[in-house]
Amino acid sequence: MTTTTLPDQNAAEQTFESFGLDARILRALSEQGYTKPTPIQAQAIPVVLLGKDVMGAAQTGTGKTAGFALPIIQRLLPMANASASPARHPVRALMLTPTRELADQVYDNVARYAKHTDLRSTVVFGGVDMNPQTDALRRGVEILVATPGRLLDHVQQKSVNLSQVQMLVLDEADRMLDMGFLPDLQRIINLLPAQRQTLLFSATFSPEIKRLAASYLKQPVTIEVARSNSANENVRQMVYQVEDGHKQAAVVHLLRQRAEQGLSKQCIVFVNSKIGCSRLARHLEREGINAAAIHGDKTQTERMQTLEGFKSGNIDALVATDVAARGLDIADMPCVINFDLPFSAEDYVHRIGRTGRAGASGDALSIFVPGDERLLTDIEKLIKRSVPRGTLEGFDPTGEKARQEDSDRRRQRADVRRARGGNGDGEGEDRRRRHDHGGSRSAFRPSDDPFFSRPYEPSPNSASAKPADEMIAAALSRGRQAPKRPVAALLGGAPRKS
DNA sequence: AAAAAAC
Repeated sequence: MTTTTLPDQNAAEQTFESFGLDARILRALSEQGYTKPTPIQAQAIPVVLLGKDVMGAAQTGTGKTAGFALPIIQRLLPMANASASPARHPVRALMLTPTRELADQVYDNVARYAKHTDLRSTVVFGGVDMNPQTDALRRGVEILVATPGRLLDHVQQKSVNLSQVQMLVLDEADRMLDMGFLPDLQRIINLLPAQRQTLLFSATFSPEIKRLAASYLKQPVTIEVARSNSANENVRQMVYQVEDGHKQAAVVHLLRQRAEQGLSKQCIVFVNSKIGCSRLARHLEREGINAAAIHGDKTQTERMQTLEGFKSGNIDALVATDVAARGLDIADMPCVINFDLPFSAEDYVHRIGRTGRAGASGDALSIFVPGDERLLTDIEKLIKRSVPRGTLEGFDPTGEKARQEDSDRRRQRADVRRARGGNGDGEGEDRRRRHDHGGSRSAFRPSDDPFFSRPYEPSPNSASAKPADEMIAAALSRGRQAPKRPVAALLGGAPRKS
């Protein structure tokens, strides 16, 4: 695979006009309030306009979508003809994404950029009725955004013809591979003309991604934009250690603290499991916080409603699994909280990438419990810096514990109800017991627990308590431990399996 | 240890 890297353009002096974009596109951009291209746009737009393949390392929040969508629209303009018959509207550009929400958002952007043109676009993804999608496809579109599974479904139903696709975008390609989409991707790509332009975007250039690129890209231009958040100085990262079982209370504490300080209430709280996600959302609601859960077991309608509610400000705390870690373009998230540290360090970067967009400042707060040492070490190794340890001022875990145990009991009752056939998810609030903890804002009494009663300090006997650099050094010097993955897998051989 | 995605 031959790879060329373009010299870094002087992005500061670029304007959208300077790319030679059509007036109809420029008009849409100025209506959207776009003024200056972001670095990824400055790099990608000219390259895509030239018809070159692209291997792009960029995350959401960098303006990546416009980086590929604008030049694609520009290149398709000669194909646009509003009065043409559906047969004259074959799919010319196909954009694939790993999650339904991301597909919807990419489509939303495309539609806005192409608003003043005659290009047609639509989006197809699972979890919703196929018929409206089929109708839209039958009417004809030049630009199609899709998740792989549902697209193949449409292909089988012969409601879409991909034989005229000239441009293919693989967005969040690493995620698609992680999710086992490779066979689907191969099936789809085999339906496309060999002569086409392919753009691949990925957060990482893992061996798997490189192999994918080697099979499907032709002499790609590599575009890399510095990870927006690993070294993003305007994101204040912090990790708080609490005891197992105090995590929910800690999140409540953090949210209330922010409210007290007059900071925005809007926040995404990431949880590793779907069950934990629903539970935390319920707990927050009980604590009087406007919260809602979003995860893969929610229906598509619920997912969209929740996202809408969050965007419109009706929901303050969006409690999410990693369905929301990547791609969700929620502007200017002031705060991201990791209720659980993510299993993979990559996911940490994606999660906190929800905040600190476009120079805005943001907080990325993580809850740490004993046993999370390895996860934190991995994260710090990846982002090449230590995450500062913070103290939960005035946090009273023992007082909170009683409440939490109580809520655990309630949850068990809800589980029993569910087992009897009721819907226990979020519906368990019918007969809520009243709790009086001496005031509307429950007091966080100083605790006798030595860990919580004083600020977090490094302690010699706890690996987790060492400063991050020491922890990393220790981890590195620990020597010949069995690698987490077989070497073959690291080299890109066998699929990983632990 | 998990999540995501077609029916």
